[in-house]
Amino acid sequence: MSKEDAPRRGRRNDQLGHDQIVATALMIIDRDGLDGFSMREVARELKVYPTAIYWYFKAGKNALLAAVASRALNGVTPALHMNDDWREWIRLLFRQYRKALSEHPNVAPLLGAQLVSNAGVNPILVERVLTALDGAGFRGAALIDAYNAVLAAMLGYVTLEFAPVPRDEPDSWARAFEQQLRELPSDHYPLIHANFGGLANRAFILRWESGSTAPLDGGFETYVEAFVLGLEAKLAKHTMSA
Amino acid sequence: MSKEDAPRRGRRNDQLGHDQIVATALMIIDRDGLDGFSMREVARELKVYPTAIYWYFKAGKNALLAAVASRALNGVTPALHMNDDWREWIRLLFRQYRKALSEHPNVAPLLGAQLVSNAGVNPILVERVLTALDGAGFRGAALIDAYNAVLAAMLGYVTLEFAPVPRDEPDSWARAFEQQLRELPSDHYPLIHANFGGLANRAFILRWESGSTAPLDGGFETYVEAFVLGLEAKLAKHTMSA
DNA sequence: ACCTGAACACCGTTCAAGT
DNA sequence: ACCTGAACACCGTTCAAGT
Repeated sequence: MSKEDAPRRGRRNDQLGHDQIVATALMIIDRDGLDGFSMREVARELKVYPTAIYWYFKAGKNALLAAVASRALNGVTPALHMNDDWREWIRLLFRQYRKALSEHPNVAPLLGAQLVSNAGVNPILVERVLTALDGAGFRGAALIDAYNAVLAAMLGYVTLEFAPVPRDEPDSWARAFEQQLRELPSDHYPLIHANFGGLANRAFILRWESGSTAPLDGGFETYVEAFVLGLEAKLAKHTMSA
Repeated sequence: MSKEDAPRRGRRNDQLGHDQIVATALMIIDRDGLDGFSMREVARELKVYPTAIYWYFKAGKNALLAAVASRALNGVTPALHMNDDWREWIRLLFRQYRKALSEHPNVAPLLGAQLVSNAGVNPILVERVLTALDGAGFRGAALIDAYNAVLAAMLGYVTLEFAPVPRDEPDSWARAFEQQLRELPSDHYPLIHANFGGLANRAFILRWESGSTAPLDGGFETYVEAFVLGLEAKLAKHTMSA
């Protein structure tokens, strides 16, 4: 797809390099999932001894994974100009974040975890979110609260949507799971029963495919819109009391 | 804390049991984090051969982790009675979910990932969320969308808030990280600079402690309230057009 | 049914040594 | 500076065997 999907090393005498390692690691994760990733697999792919990776990533595996997540989300923060509407900017931020992750769905589990939260410190994202919210009218403690709410909301939907599905024998598992859902007694679960067609494989908990193959677009739009409208309502209360 | 924090086996001749394994696994994760968890460690703790665990969890490690997550979130779904206010019920759901996870913060990374999403199928949660939203007035496709938005929002904040912090030498790392933040040039990051006191260790990306030791309460309240208000606004548009 | 015991094919990481 | 090479202390999981 993109310009550097297949990171290469030349015949001989060329160095390894930080970027090449990260690119290779991301390629492995895209291909085999997080379970298929290991320091040794990266080394194999680069035709190098496992310990060579440690020269570039002295902190080891976690450091490399942090770099991978950072690379996968590279450049998602939209530009923010004066007089931009803050609601529109947040919608754009959420959508670009989702799009970037949809191209690397297997890194989703890394986002909530430790790694991206702070390792790949991205101060530009922080500053822009603060700028958008400050422009909206949030100040002081309310600004911090709104910032935390926005960051969490940005990550929340997509980490769940792109969460990987158990992939031992996907099809047989899917059938068994669907059958299990169908057998829920309709007297105890009337609404699941009544909406089964809309829910099956289209709702969290009741699905057997990840968002990478079965995206949940409608829920995402509702989520984004509800969150933006809600922030606006919170803002009205906040500026009124100030 | 609770009645079964220290799962025990008697002197001899007693069986292993599914629940005992799950309780031990949860205890290990609470104590040592997810990195400290392994099948073999569970076996050691139970004074049993590693392979004995596989008799109860034929699907192996992932199956056990799914059971652990399910146990940690056991009973969080609030009861839902007729004429309950749906907004109040959703607030309660979010808060109980957060509280349950705050008692087992180290399982947070499991939630977004594959496991809880569907392995520990929890149809009661599904049915109740649907009931609350149906009672609010959501129908058809809008009901499914709202359901997905609620589920994602429920998980979003807490998985990020309780995400573990790199814990090699926490204090030295924290100092270095704080110093790094302080050195961000104030001309490029004016709002980070102006709000540094409120942001440092109190905002995602700019913190060096997990929510288990440094909770982000204000952001959570803003998040919950914004989401509920936003859903209400969405609902008004939805019922108007219906 | 429930567990022991041995075995296989992997890991992450450290440390010394080469060039 | 950059990588090889050997080594250590672990893993998850399978399979046969015991009782």
